Amino acid sequence: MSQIRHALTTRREDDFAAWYQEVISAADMAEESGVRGCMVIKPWGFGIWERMQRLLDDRIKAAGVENAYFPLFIPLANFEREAAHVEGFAKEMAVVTHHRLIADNKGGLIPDPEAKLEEPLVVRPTSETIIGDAMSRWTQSWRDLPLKLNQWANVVRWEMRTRMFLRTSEFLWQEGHTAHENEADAKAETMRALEMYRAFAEENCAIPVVAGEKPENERFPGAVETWSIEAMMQDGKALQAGTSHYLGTNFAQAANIRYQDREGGQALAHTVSWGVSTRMVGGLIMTHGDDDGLRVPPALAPQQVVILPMLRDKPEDSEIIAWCEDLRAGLAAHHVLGEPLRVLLDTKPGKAAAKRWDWVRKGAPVIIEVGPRDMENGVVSLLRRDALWDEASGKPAFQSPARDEALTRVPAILAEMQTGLLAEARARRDANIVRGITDMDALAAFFGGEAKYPGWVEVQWSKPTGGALDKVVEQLKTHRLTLRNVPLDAAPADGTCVFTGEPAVERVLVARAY
RNA sequence: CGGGGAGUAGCGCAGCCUGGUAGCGCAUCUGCUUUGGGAGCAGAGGGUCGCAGGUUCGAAUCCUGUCUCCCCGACCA
Repeated sequence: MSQIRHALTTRREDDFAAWYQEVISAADMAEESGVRGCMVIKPWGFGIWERMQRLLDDRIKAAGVENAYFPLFIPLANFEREAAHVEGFAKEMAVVTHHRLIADNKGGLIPDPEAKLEEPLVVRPTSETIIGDAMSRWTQSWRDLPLKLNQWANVVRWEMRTRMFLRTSEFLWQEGHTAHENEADAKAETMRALEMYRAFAEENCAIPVVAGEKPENERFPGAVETWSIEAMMQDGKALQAGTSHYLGTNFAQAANIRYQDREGGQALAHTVSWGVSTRMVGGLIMTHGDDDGLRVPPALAPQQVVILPMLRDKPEDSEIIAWCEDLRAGLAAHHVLGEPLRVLLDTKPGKAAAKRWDWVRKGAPVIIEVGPRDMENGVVSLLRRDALWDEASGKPAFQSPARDEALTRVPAILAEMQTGLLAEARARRDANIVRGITDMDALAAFFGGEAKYPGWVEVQWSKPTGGALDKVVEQLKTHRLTLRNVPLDAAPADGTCVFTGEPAVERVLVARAY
């Protein structure tokens, strides 16, 4: 009710962009660094990313992909080989030109003109070219294929406009790179990675996504096909949360990735690349955050349960701490979502009631407070982050299970929260995808209407290409709209194209996007 | 990169127009009181006012440049 005193000062409905930034600072996830577009990821934010890494890495390895590491610097000549790739990235490259600094006689330092690199090195914006170079050496025979590699790395893209986690100049990601004997195998890998991302997003991050193929104009530079998972944020905008590209033989040609095939001839490998980045953390915030801060799905929470002893600088404090430590150990012995429970006993100074709100803002799934009276009665005071408020009283909705009951109730709550957050986000997403719009005017009216946060529209279209597609994109741009993807599970087309009036061949999602 | 806004204590802000070497709230520290729900009172610490030049006896304040952030656009795996 209106009596509720939320843990944040900005509400989502008032200013979504300001709210997003407040969550990041209030949850202590990251801060500005002073370098354009670069951020410091703080322990709680990085802890969430580490959980994402762990869960996705398990999936990557389960698919028979091996981790490796390739250099940050790419020789310019190496990068220049694939024309479309160059054209796509040239405008946002960081370039290293010198290898030494000298005093400028004004107390500062400048690059030493004598130490200019003969060939500039570009800082990787992605690693297709340098990994392709390695693949050309590693694939001699069809027996070397498929070659499946992945690396966890940082990349740099000099973006014009940056936003914490969503688009930073430097970001962290994994990039999978695989080489195959033929198109069929490569396309199968492209789809395997896409499905892996869908499962990761939904099962681990509790973020519902739509998997589908990007239209031609949204393809990765140098790709034959680009597939994505798209997530709907609470403001109705779309976030591309992961991509998988079938690269054909484009990069194989550029890097000379050849092998001797089963007939003894020389053949070009078909390559695939796929990536998920720290952008997913931004997606997590905008999917699960609320007016009290972040809500971290249990699978991703660095700490799933935080125990706050109510200490009062009295002799009995040590008893309470001992009791809480015993509770912590008891909980940590349980498993949930296939892993031991992650439980933190927070004994830092400060009153439990004040520290509670820090953990609420950070989004710890379960907060347990223990005072002398709880200890005496053998109960705990338990707060669920996904059911924080008692609407009637406007106060936090504490439960008081017996200590032993809490040991079994907490894992159940965490499991329930994991599926509950996904269900909640999915219901919101499904309620905000509109179908049945059949002309451009209605489309424009939908996005230009009263709704503060319009969602997505799925329309039928004739899949124009080249100049005809450019016209559609231009038309959409006047309404700040973009084509997201053609959902894999969309119904078949049975009408006419919203843009061209021609017979439709498939359905495509239209939305505002990050 | 274009238009607009902003950078003053950890956070949020006032002061700037009409130059005279900083102030408020929250947070922090100390003490006392309080003690089951985001404590109260009193006191204290903390800032080369984003950075660099310039004008001036004197610059947070005026001028120039520059960096960073936010919003809108353009751009964008």
